[in-house]
Amino acid sequence: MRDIKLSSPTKSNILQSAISLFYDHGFDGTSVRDIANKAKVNPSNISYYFKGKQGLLETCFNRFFEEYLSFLEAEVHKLEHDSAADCLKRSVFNILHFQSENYLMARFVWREVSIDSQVIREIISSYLMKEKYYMKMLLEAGMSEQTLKKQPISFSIIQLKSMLTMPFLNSQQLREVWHVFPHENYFIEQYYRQIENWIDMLLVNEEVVSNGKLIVL
Amino acid sequence: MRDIKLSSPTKSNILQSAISLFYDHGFDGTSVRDIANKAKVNPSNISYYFKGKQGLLETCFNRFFEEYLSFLEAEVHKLEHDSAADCLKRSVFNILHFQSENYLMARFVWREVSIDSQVIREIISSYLMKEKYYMKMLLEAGMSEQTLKKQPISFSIIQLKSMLTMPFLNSQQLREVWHVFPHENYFIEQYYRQIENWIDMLLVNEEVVSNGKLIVL
Amino acid sequence: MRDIKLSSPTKSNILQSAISLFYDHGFDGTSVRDIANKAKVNPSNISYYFKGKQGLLETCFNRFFEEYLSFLEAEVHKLEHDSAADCLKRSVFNILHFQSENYLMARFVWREVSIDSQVIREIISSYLMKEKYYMKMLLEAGMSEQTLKKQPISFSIIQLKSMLTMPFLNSQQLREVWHVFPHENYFIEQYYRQIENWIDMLLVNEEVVSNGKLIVL
Amino acid sequence: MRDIKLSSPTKSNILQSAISLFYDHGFDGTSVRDIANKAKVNPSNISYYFKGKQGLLETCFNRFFEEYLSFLEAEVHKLEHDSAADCLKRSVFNILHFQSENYLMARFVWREVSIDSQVIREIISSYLMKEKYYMKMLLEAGMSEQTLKKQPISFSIIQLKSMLTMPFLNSQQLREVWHVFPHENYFIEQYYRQIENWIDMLLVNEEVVSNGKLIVL
DNA sequence: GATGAATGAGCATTCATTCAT
DNA sequence: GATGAATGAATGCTCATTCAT
Repeated sequence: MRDIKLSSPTKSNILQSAISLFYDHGFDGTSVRDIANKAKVNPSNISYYFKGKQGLLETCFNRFFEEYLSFLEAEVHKLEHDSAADCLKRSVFNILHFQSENYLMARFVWREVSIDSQVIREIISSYLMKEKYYMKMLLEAGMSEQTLKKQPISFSIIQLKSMLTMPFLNSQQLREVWHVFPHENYFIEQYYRQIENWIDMLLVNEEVVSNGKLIVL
Repeated sequence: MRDIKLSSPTKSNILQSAISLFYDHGFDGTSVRDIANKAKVNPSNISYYFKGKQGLLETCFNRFFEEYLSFLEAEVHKLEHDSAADCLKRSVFNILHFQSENYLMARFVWREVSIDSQVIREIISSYLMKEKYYMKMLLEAGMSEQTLKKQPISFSIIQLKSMLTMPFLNSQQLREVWHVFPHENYFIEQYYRQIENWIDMLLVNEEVVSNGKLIVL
Repeated sequence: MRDIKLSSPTKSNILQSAISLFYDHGFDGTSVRDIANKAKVNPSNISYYFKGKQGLLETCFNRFFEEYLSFLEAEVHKLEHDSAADCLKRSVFNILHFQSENYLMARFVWREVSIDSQVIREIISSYLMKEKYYMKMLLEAGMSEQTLKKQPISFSIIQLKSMLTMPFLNSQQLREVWHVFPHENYFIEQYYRQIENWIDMLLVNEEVVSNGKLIVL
Repeated sequence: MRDIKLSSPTKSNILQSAISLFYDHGFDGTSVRDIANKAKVNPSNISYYFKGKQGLLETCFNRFFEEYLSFLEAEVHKLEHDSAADCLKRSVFNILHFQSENYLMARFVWREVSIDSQVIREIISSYLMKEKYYMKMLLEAGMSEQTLKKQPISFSIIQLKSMLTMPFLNSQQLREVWHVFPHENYFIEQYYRQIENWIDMLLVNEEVVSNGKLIVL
């Protein structure tokens, strides 16, 4: 067995081209030839560097989820010294920016996650369990302080995840139909405020944010 | 020359199998042979009845969007006699139930919509324009009555669409990770209430819903 | 076994469409669907009336060769009372006109004859033997009177057949490159004179046609 | 991206098998599987080396016409120092030998030329224009010296082309019915003399060739 | 007489991958 | 490290034909 360098111009070329094509046409809609052509390398290199098309997929998923989860994990660790709401908001903020900077991967990953391929299932299942664990921690921490108890936690998380992923999944639609650009800073700032509002509504019991000013009941 | 019957057991067999496989493996991940095998018919029939794999796709999209949009359109027509909030809520309610009953198509369609295929683009572009138009009508009608003006309409719609589609796109995750079942009535009822809350927050200016009871500021 | 009418509007429709399509795209390049579409009938009728695509081919070949050979046969019978040269010329004249009137079939048949299909071989072999027999009769009759003996008969026939079939085989080229139209009377008249000259040269020993006037050596 | 070697054993294997099968069964009557089987290679290689079945066709046509036309072009260039009759005869001689050595391609090409396929039209149209130009040059050069003016040039060329191509188009018939073998030297020598006679008759005004000896009028 | 449904074999092509170099 | 040749399976689709109606 030969050892393959962790990074080489050819390898990163391939990876970048793959992400771009997966973003546009999906995993099954992209052929290794397409990737090799775009990267201007020989198709054999894909097998050489990534152990096949599937390996390419795994690399993408690992890269994405490793970083994505790190933002959640970091805030879970800060729960001891900080309010849950602040931790939650900070993780939302960081995840949004991370996805904005990696919007190609974000769309591709979240789309592919919705496919029942055994391969994908195996790659992502542990990531999704971690995601669940972290999100639950953050919300439950909040609940034991001052959150609306009545709401089942799963629903909140569904809504949160919806808001976190949707702009990237439908980036093209947003661009073409709504003239809004998910990979621009301006959008992310605005959009973050939306989720912030939602968190406030969700978490706060006695206070309400209306039109940006706090109203103490 | 040849006129093909609008519906026959074989044809509906194919369609149902296709939807199920597209739901699981995506359009590109499904072969016509897979579909024919599942439907227990000859692969040629797919070309015969649907003019190829692509025709199958178009049929699915048309069926889905035609009905999906009908719920929006109907409420737009009712804007004259009814409050915008009520119309919006009713369309949300109907769409959720429609998708819950057709959760296979819903996931498949919303996933595929995020793919940059010229084919798909051509099919859906006019549907998406209609969707934009109807949603805009509903929200703007509300705004001219009592809604928060400051919020750009596009952001509200992104959020609304997120909430409308996400549970179906990630149905499998919801099932496996959160033990929540988007095609069950119980889930839909609960989930509808969530969006209802969000609409209340969005539209109402002077009133706030907290814990289910109205608080007049 | 049902008896099928020798001719019906549907049947002759099919035949005509088939000839036209075989003329353009060849036998293998034409599908029964193409034929049925052009004839605006159901494809099943082709099997019904002609016992399949191959039967269509046989019908065409039989029709063509039956008539084509009749012109040769007729002149062979006239050899007793008429000069061989005159008989030969008359058969050439008649064949040219026959092919001119049926130029679609002529091109199709002569092209297909050059294909090594067992099917075609079986259909045409007896026709070609008859053709050989008649042509040989005509030329040998001439030789026993006043023809150039030295020339092997096979070469003469090759040349004669070349001249008889070429304008029809390459009709489209003639039209597009040379602006000459093999199915017009004008062309046939002119072209016939060419072959007449060639026959004169071939047969006559003591006389030579130069510039149209006879020169007695 | 990928550069394919101009010739490899596999590639030439494919080409040779293809020519042989096209010769026998025509282009539409031959499948890539047939070719691959005969060449004992994998069918994929045909697409790999020739960019599909059509590419194979183009390669054949280009090879044939390039060389075929070279014989005409060469003689056109010699018109300055040589008599038109000699140039014409030499080109006929060379073309006959070329076709005799490549009788498989010759039959296939001339047969396929008579098919109205857009693909074939595009490949050959420029070749046919060149052919027309060269032949016209050769005949017109002769006319401006001592040729029969009365005869329209197009008819002469039709006859010439008939004689040049017919033995190869109908090679199989010639073999089976006339026991004459177009790819044998003996036949070509004899047949060339025939055409030589025809050229003499065509070009010479004051002299006539009868029985091989010149007769000055 | 004539139709549309349905079939199974076959079509050209593309796929991801392997391997010798 | 990287390439091009080569493979075998799978792709979507069209084929001529049959059959019940």
